Amino acid sequence: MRVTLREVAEQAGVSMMTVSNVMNGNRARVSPGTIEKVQRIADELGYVPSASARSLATKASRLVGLLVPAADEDSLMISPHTMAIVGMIERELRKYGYHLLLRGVAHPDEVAEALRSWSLDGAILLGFLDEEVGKLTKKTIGAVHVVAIDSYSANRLTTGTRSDDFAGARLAARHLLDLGHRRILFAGPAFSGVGVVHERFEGFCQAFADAGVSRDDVVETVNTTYEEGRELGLVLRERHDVTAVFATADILAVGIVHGLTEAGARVPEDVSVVGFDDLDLCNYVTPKLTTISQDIARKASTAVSILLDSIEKGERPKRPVTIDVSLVERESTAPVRA
Amino acid sequence: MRVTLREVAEQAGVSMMTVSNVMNGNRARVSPGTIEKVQRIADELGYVPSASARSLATKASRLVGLLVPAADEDSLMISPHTMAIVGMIERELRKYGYHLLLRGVAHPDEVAEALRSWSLDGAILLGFLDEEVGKLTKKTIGAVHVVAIDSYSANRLTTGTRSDDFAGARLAARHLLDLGHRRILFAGPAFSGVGVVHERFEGFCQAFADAGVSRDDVVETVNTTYEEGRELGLVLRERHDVTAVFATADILAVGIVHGLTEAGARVPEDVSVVGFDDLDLCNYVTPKLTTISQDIARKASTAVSILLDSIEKGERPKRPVTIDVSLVERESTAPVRA
DNA sequence: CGAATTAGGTTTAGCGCTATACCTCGATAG
DNA sequence: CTATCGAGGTATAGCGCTAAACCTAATTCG
Repeated sequence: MRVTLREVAEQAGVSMMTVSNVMNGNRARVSPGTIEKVQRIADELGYVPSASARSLATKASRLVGLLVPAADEDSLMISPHTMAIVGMIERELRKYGYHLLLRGVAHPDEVAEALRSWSLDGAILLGFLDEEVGKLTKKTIGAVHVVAIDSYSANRLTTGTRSDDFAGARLAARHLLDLGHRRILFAGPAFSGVGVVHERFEGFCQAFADAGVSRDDVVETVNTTYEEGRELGLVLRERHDVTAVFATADILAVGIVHGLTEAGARVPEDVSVVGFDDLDLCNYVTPKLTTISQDIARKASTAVSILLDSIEKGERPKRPVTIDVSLVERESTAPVRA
Repeated sequence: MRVTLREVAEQAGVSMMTVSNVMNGNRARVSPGTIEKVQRIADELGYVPSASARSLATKASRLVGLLVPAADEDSLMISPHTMAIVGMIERELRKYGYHLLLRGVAHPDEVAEALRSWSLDGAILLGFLDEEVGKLTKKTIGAVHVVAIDSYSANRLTTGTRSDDFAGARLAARHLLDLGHRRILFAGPAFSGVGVVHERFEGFCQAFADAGVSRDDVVETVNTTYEEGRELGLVLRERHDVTAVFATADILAVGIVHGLTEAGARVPEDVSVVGFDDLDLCNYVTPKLTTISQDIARKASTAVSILLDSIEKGERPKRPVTIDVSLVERESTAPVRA
């Protein structure tokens, strides 16, 4: 069936431990000649160590769980932004010899058994609502080492990475203020449990304070979907006081632009729109979307290295690491019309 | 440390096997009273079985590997289309109690050790070039059960699912022919090793035969990227004989539209463009892209059920299952100008 | 009424690997 | 010349679980 250590050992005429040592690069205790011989025999036989046996014996699995929210049992509904991060995380883990167990989570509770059973070395929580992060801590996952991306618990104790949402929103608002806009709509799930968005709202407000401009309350609470954006854009046309919109997600922003356009408004001549995320999509729509760019590669690789440091060296920065963001000016913003 | 079967057994005053039987729903051999007691104690103790130990003992892991091509070590570069499928596969596997090991593959050879070691119950190959599928068969992966999505080996022996590329391309070409177009450019990696694209080319040609129209050779070989599409669009403007383009991927089509537009051509008034995939993106660009829609949910769920049937019942359809496609008319195609 | 079955268990023997302790030389030191 | 040590191994004892064989008392049946 499968070639085992024992067989290699027998063929090579050494003990199993010697083979084990060779395989694990534990070569201090093995003479060069033996190493060569064992290596050769192992290759000839096509020996591949069994991860389960090793994991059982060592209690380490070189396996990291990646948990992403699944709207419900019927759809994973991973956003493009999330998916991009998944890809980067996989690459990063692979680089360090770890494997990735991808798991959608519909109900935080259901996860426990599934994940504990694999004795994961660590876990990455991607884009969970704050309240859920708590339910998914080590108690449930069984992994001591957990990092969260794009989410943080209320008390900010969860290790992980996230973009500087505050600064991003501030940048976006400042950009619009600089262009002369005063009535700027904030569109997003502003008061939901999503901490990330809350930060963005705060940053947005900060920009007004910075500029010494009083902020009239122009907030529209919508989910970050294209459709809701489009509907918002449609009705927005009638509110001639609003000359600019900051949307908390690119998809939403694109919806708004389209709604606006459908209703007869021109973007950016009549209304300026800024998004958040910098998806590829931004370059494909007309007008190209001005947005806040998140460095997702850094977000992912930093999260992974925090996790691996934690696993391998026990080092743990206790607070989330904030990744810088930047404004990318494209075509959806312009000076306010006179 | 971790609660083991033995502890549960001791607490419950029964043998380990009895607990094991209860845990695995092997209840035929256990009395109701004992079941209840063991269950209660296990819950109280927070017992979670160890997947590695179980896997070691049974040689089954309830783990499925999902392999996706990684352009090189530095980027996973998963296309949106691929990512969407990944999400669907995860959901489907989860439904049946399997776990997903996601793995990017840069060099087919490197995969062997990593995956064999996990003694996967099965593996799904997603979007590999035909030549690579061979290298990734059971010999390397170590899994007897393998399905491929969006790829098939030259001899068509690989089990799996793929969209009806032939029919799709034929549909696209017929649509353009029906609109009166005669000089239709085929844009895509036509002669690469990608079988999928070859099928699309065949289907494209078939539509001309169906319509009794002779097909002048208008083929442009490009990779399916936005940028290459844009460049193609830019130069296409000068070839006034070409009135329509069929691109083998939406991203490419969008690039072409943009190139064309930049060069001063109008889409669809001057040139019609049809894509392939039906990404969300199609609805977000201007004009909205006419394209061939793939039923990725079905593609994913069918692949998973083929795989699980193969794993659990040993059933194996030997040829790939073809998933129907349909034409989605949007705004990027129009009758040829007089 | 004795043999055969069945319900409800238990015991034994690993699955493939590794940590830990232990052994056995020859070289080195005092 | 004995004590010490390091290089290069080996032997033992699990990790947590399950398949398979085995046991025992109560029931069924010809």
